Amino acid sequence: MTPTAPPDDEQGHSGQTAEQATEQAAGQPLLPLAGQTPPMRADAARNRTRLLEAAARLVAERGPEHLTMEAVAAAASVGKGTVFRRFGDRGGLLMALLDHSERLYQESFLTGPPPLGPGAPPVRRLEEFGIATLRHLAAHRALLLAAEPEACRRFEPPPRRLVLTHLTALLREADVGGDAELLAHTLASHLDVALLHHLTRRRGMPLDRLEAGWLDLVARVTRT
Amino acid sequence: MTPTAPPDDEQGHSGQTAEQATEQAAGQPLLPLAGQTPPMRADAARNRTRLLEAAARLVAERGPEHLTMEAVAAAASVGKGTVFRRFGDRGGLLMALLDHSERLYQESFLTGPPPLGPGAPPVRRLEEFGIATLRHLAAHRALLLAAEPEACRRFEPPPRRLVLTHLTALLREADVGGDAELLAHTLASHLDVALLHHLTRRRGMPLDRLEAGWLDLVARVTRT
DNA sequence: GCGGTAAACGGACCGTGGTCCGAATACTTT
DNA sequence: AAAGTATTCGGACCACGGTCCGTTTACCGC
Repeated sequence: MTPTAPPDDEQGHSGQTAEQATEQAAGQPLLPLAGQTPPMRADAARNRTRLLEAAARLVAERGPEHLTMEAVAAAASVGKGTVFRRFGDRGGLLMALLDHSERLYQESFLTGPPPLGPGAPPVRRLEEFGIATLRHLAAHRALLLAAEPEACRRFEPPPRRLVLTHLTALLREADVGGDAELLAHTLASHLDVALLHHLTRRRGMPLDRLEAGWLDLVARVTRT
Repeated sequence: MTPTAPPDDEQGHSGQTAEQATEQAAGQPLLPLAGQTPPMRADAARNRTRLLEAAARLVAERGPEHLTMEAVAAAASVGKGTVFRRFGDRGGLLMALLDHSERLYQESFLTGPPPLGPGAPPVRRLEEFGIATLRHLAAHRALLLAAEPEACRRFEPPPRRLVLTHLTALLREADVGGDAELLAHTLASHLDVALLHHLTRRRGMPLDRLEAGWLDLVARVTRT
């Protein structure tokens, strides 16, 4: 990687809340904090929106898996370098396309009304969280799948980390015994877009069955 | 893909056993059946071993993540096309390097002595299977990680399918309630090389903790 | 307006995975 | 041994992600 500042990706997924932050471990902030990045130059901002529009159009036309960076650059009448400077890499561009829905989704369980948001008992929140997540995944399946990073980075993207800390917090709050962090990984892996894709598309499982499976899993895992 | 016959990969991972085959669903045989493929031409066989030797050397020298197909071809004094015809793609070559240990691993739980192999009570076998798998993954971490396919194909490679059918069979045998197939996926995701990599290398978790987590997970999941 | 400077631009360039197809060659048949 | 044929070979070729760096341009102080 070059020594230049990391790409801004988008303006960052909403701010951090009071959901206690478990560990944080690796460097990188849990969510790309929305703090004021020095404002963008006018041409940069203009190109940014042109690129996003072009990308959205191409995705709608040909599907996210056929989106190429050159095509986006060309469709936006912009140099290829510009695309990479703005979004870092292909995954960054795809994630930027999802930014809006991702934010809504995150807010729904971080600060939304119970039983999904704070206020309901933790096990209840776990159940709701899984259902909400499965539906979010199903709704954006193709895009999320195309944005999925290489295997060795699968757990690094901030959205994934947020899911994990959220699950860990709820498990701790539910006072389930055992290794909360590992159990959170277990639960999280049931909310994986690749798994959802495999089960629903390749194996023809209905989404209901996944949802029922989630409730059953929560029951088994939280049973003291 | 071309209409030519699919690449032979390697001579195939050992044969199928009596472990009931759950569903089989998608086309493709569960294990690339070892049935006699029409024998290889002499030059093909020679090149195959030269390629594997070259690849093994390069992996040892520079690590599997830096292995390029061209480098292998060059090191084996062979055309690039030959590498691809023989192994299909990068993943196929990497898997071929693992073929021997993979076979030993599979035999250990399919036909080996109890409590890992048939003969012990199913829950006991589950426990042993997880431990054995975690150690197998840890032993071949780098190679397995480099061989991991794109997200949308994560569950397709025969070894992964074998793990799933094995887990499903043991769960059914243990007469745990619930959706055996989904529970098998839950268990399998704890035995994922990317997860193991993340937890042990990025987060510094000792392998013991993963093993303890596995035993705990089996207990929670099989608790009736 | 006018210069100075940091930021953004753009497209040539590179490495790598994967394909293609005419040339070469190992087996078979007579 | 010679001819025939199916298989394999090999490297030119393509597509795509990602980098680099000389050029352009928006913003800031005057």
